[in-house]
Amino acid sequence: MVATLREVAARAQVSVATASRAFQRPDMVGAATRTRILEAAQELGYVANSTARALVTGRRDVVGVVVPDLLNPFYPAVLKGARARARERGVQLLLADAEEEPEGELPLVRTLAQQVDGIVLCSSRMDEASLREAAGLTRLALVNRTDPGLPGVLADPEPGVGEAVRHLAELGHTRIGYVGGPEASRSDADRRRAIALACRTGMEQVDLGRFPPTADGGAQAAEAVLGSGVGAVLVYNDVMALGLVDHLRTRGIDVPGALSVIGWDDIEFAGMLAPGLTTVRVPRAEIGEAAIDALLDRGADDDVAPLHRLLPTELVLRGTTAPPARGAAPAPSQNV
Amino acid sequence: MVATLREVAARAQVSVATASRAFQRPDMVGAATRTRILEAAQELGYVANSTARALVTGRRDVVGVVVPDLLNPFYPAVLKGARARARERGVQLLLADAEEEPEGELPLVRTLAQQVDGIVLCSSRMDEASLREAAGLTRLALVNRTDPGLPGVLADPEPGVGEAVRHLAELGHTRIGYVGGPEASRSDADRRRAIALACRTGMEQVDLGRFPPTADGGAQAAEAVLGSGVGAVLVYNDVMALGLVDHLRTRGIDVPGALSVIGWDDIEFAGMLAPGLTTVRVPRAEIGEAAIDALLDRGADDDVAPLHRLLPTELVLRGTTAPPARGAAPAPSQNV
DNA sequence: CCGCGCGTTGCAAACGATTGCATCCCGGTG
DNA sequence: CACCGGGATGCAATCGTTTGCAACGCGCGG
Repeated sequence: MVATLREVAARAQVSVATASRAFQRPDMVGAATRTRILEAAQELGYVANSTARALVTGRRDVVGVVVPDLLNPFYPAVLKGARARARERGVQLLLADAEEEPEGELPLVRTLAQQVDGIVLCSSRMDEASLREAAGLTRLALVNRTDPGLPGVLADPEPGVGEAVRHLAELGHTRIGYVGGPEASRSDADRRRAIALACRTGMEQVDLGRFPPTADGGAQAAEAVLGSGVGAVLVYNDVMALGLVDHLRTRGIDVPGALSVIGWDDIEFAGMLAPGLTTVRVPRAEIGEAAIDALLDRGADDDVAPLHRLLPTELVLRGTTAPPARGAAPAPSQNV
Repeated sequence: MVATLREVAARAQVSVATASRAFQRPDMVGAATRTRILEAAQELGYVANSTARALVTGRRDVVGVVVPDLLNPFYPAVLKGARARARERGVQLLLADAEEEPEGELPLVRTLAQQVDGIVLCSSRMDEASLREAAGLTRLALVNRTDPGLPGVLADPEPGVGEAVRHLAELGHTRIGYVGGPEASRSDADRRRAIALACRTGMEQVDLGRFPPTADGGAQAAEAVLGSGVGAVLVYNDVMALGLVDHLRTRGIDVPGALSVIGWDDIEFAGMLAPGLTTVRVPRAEIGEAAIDALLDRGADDDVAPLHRLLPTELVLRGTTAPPARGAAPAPSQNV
């Protein structure tokens, strides 16, 4: 099919060894010879066969990425970041969709492990034991999950939450609700913690319960939100927040007039529709990039990066926050 | 690291050749020997080294997928379908994002070509010559583009458009506008053609111009839509349609009361917000699946599939279509 | 003038599988 | 009893690189 190194070598009248070195260790071959080889390669359209190379070097220059669900708008963006960084580093990306099945992850890693130099595991729901086994099979980097022995990258909720709470406080809010996501979610727990921390400056934090992380889940939360009498809410993610806002508005409740809503993630759609959703941006592409770096740099001699990289979140101001409605109920009981 | 075939063979007291055949051609080795080998493999946790195998067989069991932009909600769904089918067929997926640069596609294919058995090219904007070269480098399958010599899969706009126009007609509409997308888009041209066809039954088709394929682009189209006086529009894609609907509603114009809007694609968000967007669904996952099949089956002896596979679109009815407003202007001039 | 060393180059052995061909053994048939 | 055939197995080449080691030639210092 395509030219092999042997043919290049023949055309340049050198041995394959020298031809190989013209690419691998240019300083090891004479200048004239090198140009001759490079020219020959050029003319033949030679591209090194990565399979053959991988066989001898053991490096495949491919990394796997496992995401729970491609349809979740969070992941394509981290994939995009990962792909960009991988490309810069001369590495290809093998994509796997876990299809939301925690039990399927380990088998996935097993098959992938032999074909890649390492795997980026996004939001893995593997149990401890499986994770241990996986880590034994290949190099691993975690996204949205931490493990004492494995490199991981995740979003630090604090800066974003801090800004959000401060922003709400400045607008005059004193009580702020949290519309939660799935019980098992570590991110949810992290967010709650960050909110509690940020609210210590005198803000009252009220838990509005947990809901499915879908637009419909957000709509379901409307009752709880309204019943609580809070003037502002933080929501587990943008999809839910959008669902909530939408539901409220079709019921004739003004956002942000009657209720301020802040989402989470800053997915593309957050800014598309009016009013734009105010949200805590998590740097998805950067997370992808950092994950690739973490995976590839781990163990390198110049590796000084911390095992766990926290990427800062930030508040993105758009149109769903405003001062509390005049006469807003100070306590839930008066409003129910 | 992991066990090699040689070790398995040693443990089972056979030659590597026999060990290999125990997996490749089980019928060629004696029953007892085979179990012995399989057991040894089991105990050692042997997994065939796909690199080594690829080197000799020439099959890598990996296919590449090139998408123009991962952030475009169309592609993750295609990818998901492709990945699912690939997994069924024992093949891995190498992901590449062309980053919306037509010139970058050929280099991408060049590097990818040697590492994969074939490439699925989504909505490629390569010029003819580049496509020819790419086709010479590796096996190709096209998504959202056709080429006389290459297998391709694309959505057939006709069924969906037919349903859409009929639906609008039944509601009482007589004039229907089309909010177009990018000039260069083949899909746009296909859709126009399909609409013209469907409108031959007495519907008046009015061209509303071309706009960027973004939510903002949809909003920009509002003037043209309003000015035209049509009571219903088809829009190039859901994102634009959503942008249009949103823009109209914030201006106090009722959708679907004053204007019926039908989008295109049926992305996840189409159904999330109220009113749900009525849209022409294109079977994105199925397209991905079909693309993998087309790529892998091409040239197989039992390959009877047509070179170009048309997957049917269909109308999904949600909340953005309704009978025309009473007293709607029959002609644009009266409305401007 | 001889030899040492270094900069270049080639030889050949890996890497871990697959596979055509040769070999061997066994039972059945003439 | 010899021969033949076929099923089971092993030998060894091969895929296309990389890379340790040896070889070679040349210039320079002693």
